[in-house]
Amino acid sequence: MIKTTKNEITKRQKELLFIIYQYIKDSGYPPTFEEMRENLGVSSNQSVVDLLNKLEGKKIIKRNEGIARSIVILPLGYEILGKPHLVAFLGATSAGAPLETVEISGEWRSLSSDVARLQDNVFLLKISGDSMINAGIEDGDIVLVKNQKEFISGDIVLAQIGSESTVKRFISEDKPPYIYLKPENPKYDLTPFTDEMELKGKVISILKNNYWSSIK
Amino acid sequence: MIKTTKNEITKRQKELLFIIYQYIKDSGYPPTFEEMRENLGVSSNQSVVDLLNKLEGKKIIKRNEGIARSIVILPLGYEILGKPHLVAFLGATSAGAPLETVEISGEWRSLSSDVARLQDNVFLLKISGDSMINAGIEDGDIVLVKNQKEFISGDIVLAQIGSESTVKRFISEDKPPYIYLKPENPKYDLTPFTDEMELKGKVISILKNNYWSSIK
DNA sequence: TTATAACCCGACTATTTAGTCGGGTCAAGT
DNA sequence: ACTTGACCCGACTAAATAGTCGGGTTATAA
Repeated sequence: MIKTTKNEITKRQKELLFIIYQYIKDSGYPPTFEEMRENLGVSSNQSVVDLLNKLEGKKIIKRNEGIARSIVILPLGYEILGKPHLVAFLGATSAGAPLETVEISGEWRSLSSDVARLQDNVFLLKISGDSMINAGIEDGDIVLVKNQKEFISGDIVLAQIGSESTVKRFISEDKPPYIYLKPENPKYDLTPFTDEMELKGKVISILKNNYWSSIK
Repeated sequence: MIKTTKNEITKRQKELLFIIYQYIKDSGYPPTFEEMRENLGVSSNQSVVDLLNKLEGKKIIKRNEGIARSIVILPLGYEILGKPHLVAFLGATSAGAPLETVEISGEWRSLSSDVARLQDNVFLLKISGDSMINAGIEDGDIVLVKNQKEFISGDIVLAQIGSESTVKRFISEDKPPYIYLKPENPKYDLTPFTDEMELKGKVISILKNNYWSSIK
């Protein structure tokens, strides 16, 4: 006799979530009940309140009681929205054989909200030197590093050795030297993994120097 | 007898700008006059209004008359703030020789506002294939491409050949074949530059597949 | 010494805004 | 048949909030 609580989002709830999202994107601040009411095309505030309560109960948004325009979309909300703003996202193409025509489609994707969600365990690091040149990391590039503890062979990692740090490719294989750090430049030697080494994080993005460094 | 209009921002104005910025970052929506008043440590609303008018006159922020919490920080404002939020920015390090210790410093940098400013001439492209593997672009990676017309030798570019597109390194040198596109994988041949080719933009960032593709 | 800019005070008002009250409809499950 | 969840209506109130009014101070430049 247990009622299965429907935890899925309904069509109308999703519509409101999108209205809120769109409003914030367009104006820079959240909407009022009134504005949401209008956008939903209903005549009563109560309808809005009902939907907001549902969204809040499901941890999709958060409100601050009595505070004007205090709706915040939570990470789960952004996940449901899927593909927010900022940059156009093109469908898969191929780099091996020449690809199909690329067209800027109507689909959008948020870099900001993705990064915002990482906030606490991600940082940028400016690279100098050429030891990772064959992995596309050149002098002056900035890499985005995520703090984490587990790595798989082939990950590009930030390693700390004593009081020094370095960016290298992490390799783990079943023939000597088994576990080591590999520079992506034949000019340099690989570094066997030792106890003094600590892997601090994984490189998840590379910002190319020739563009990004000028922004400052 | 002409008064030189001071277009520089004063200390107090900058303080308020930072208060607004910080409030938005912390709560997700802009502050009220009252909240700004408190944070400034003054006892009158008028003080806030004065400062806001100055900031608005200088196109640093924008308000919407009569609308609660309607302050938006304009691009110029972000520029003055210099180094917003989201990810920690570490000082220059070296990748060739092992680097100095990295510490997450107090300096912050906004990826979102940088990207937001590009909005109109930047797009993402998902790569499949392995022709650029030695430039660190692997199957499934997503690259951020900026539309532009001028390129220098060594840029990684998005080229359109007839109805197909491809990502390659652009090379221009004074020995044959002079101008060509070079795959970063010895398995593939280079492509001489022809009239049918058009360079659409330059790769300014690489989002590594193994992390970013899971976000969707 | 007069003007101006930048900043501040304290009290006030009109509007915006969140949220309630007491209902109703409709479709799906039991 | 009856309940329950999702959604809606229209009128209302209390609080939050923007913005005004009529001043004042200090420092700097003309």
